[in-house]
Amino acid sequence: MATIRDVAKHAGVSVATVSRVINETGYVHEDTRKKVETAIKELHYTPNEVARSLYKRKSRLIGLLLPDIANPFFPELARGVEDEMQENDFRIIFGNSDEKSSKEQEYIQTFVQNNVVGMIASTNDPDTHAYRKLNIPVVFLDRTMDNRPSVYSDGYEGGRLAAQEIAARGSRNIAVIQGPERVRPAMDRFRGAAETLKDLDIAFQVIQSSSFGIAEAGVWAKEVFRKVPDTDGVIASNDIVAAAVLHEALRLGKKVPEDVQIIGFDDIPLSSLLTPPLTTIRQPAYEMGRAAARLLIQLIEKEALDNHTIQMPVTFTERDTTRKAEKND
Amino acid sequence: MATIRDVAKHAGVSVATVSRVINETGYVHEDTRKKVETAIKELHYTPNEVARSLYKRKSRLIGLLLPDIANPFFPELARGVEDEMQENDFRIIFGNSDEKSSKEQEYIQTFVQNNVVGMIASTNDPDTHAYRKLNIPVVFLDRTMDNRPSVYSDGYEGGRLAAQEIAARGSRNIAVIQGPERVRPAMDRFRGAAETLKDLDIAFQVIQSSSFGIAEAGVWAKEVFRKVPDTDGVIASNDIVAAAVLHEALRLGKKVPEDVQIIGFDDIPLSSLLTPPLTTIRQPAYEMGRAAARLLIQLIEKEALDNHTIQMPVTFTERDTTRKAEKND
DNA sequence: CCTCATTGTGGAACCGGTTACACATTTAAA
DNA sequence: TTTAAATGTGTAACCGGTTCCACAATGAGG
Repeated sequence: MATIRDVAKHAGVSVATVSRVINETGYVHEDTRKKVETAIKELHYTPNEVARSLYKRKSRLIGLLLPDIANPFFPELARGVEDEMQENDFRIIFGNSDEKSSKEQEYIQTFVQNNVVGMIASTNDPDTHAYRKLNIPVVFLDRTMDNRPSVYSDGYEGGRLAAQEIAARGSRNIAVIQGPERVRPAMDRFRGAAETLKDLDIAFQVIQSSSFGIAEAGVWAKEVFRKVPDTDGVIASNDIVAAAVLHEALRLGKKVPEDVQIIGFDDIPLSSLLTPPLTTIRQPAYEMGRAAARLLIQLIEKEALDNHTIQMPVTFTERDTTRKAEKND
Repeated sequence: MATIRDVAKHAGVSVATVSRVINETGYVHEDTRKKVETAIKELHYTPNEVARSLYKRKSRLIGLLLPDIANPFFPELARGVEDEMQENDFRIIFGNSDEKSSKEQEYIQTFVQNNVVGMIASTNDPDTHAYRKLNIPVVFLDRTMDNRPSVYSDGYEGGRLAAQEIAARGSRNIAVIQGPERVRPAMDRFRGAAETLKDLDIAFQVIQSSSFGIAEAGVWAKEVFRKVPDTDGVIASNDIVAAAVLHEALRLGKKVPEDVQIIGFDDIPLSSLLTPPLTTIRQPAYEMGRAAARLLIQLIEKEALDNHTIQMPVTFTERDTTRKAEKND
């Protein structure tokens, strides 16, 4: 690998001049620049980012920390982040936390050790010391904490919507699956749904699910029909669980949506490929990723910013696991 | 952030000694070591990986290049790579290539600029100059090229299995969906299936699909039943397309597997949640990721290695989009 | 008691960039 | 024509580690 000194020698100039050409800073005579540029081409020179990063004390790397890329909600987020970052010449160091704070700490540390300029994290505890003490900007994604830069969607509103729509379509004995307690958006959704159903005076029962994973989804699904065998409407904690519920319902010979309606959360890509296609509360995951990346870039480049928290809309995405609403208007 | 010089001063020793303590190299007196260790603790010192990487000309970073993390097959791979790397204290710089060689080049370049010690890539053209000229080890994942370190599964055998099993279960008018031409494993699968059906003397028709994406999957599915309306068996190019075919078949009022059998490829996590659950040719994606990471680590740490290419088994995973085979044994 | 290997430590060069500063030359203004 | 500003370039320090080498002290063997 050629170094800047090789280029300097080859072009008959000093390293400072080469640096000026590369970075387009300071004065460089047109002729000199040409010489340097040909030298760069001839030697196939590309600057060593590590050396650059050492002196500047900042790199073009950002850290991305997600709970689990294998959970279908996150790849979309990650892709959004990656696309936006890629377009702005930032690269991503990526890690899975499994929602474990030990792994989280470990990654945060190595991010810092690698001079990342910023970080995007989907964590349950944005308020922890580990984040507070960082002197690089951090954007919280999907999970949020007031007053910290974040991009998320309104879980409470999502829960409210789900409850309202499933009720409007006639379910009167609803099973609400509550996601993991430590996961903020899951709790918000649950609260939104539960409070709305209470307000509407509609009976519902709660099924606890302690994870979002595909592996256990089937368990929660069975649990639903064990605890509430005659349910006519299920609000699942996310689309994976909803898919499992749908699967279990059909297996039990129930008709969907005639006997039982099902609403999920997230709108993961495969939801529309289910049979029947899943009605869900959509979060614009890809756009959230992009927005988080944009926000982080702004924080990196400028200092202050008026709006640090971006709430993305959730939308009721009607497909075929719910009945058609009676139109009253 | 404290530096090694701060620690040295605080402990009353030289930076060389601190470095020896950190790296457990050379001679350090027990008492001195204690002093240094307390200084490190008191200052919350962690070594700057960038400085380290600059001098050593290698980091603890590896590059991971995948076509598209949003395609459900890849998160599992990525997770396998990440887990193995994480356990061995390597971090991952991650990029999506979208199968575009321009993006690929760009990432390879920045990986090198960041002193990565190795690279895992899922690319259509492992033989390209861009990879050949690298002086860091590269492991090719999912896609392969003879004689280059790689981890992949036997697409041809997968195709053969799919054809054999769907035939054994009675399909006689088969539609084979052919994946993108430039994607090696897709072509292998297709060849395996086509040649086997030919050998068995079973009629089949080919449907071209030029992508693996979720967005277009529905199009290929419709195409299948437009071109071969009376098909009684579909071998899809992957599980996403298979899911779309299943969806379309049910939409058209066909019974699965009674009227039409469907076999996918990959066994992505959601395949088992479909209704009916999808019969598929399984690739152990997570394990492939881990194996690739292990192989790369070996290449990084040792020099030579007897077995550079690892072929993972594909398995016929029988679920309910195929009929039960008549047992003859 | 002398010699030499082992142990212990520090100084300084080095990795490959960036940039402050000094200095020279050209251009423009007075 | 003089002077100041603008332009152009090189030297060397610096970023924060690692490691080579020199040197001192200690311990073992003869």
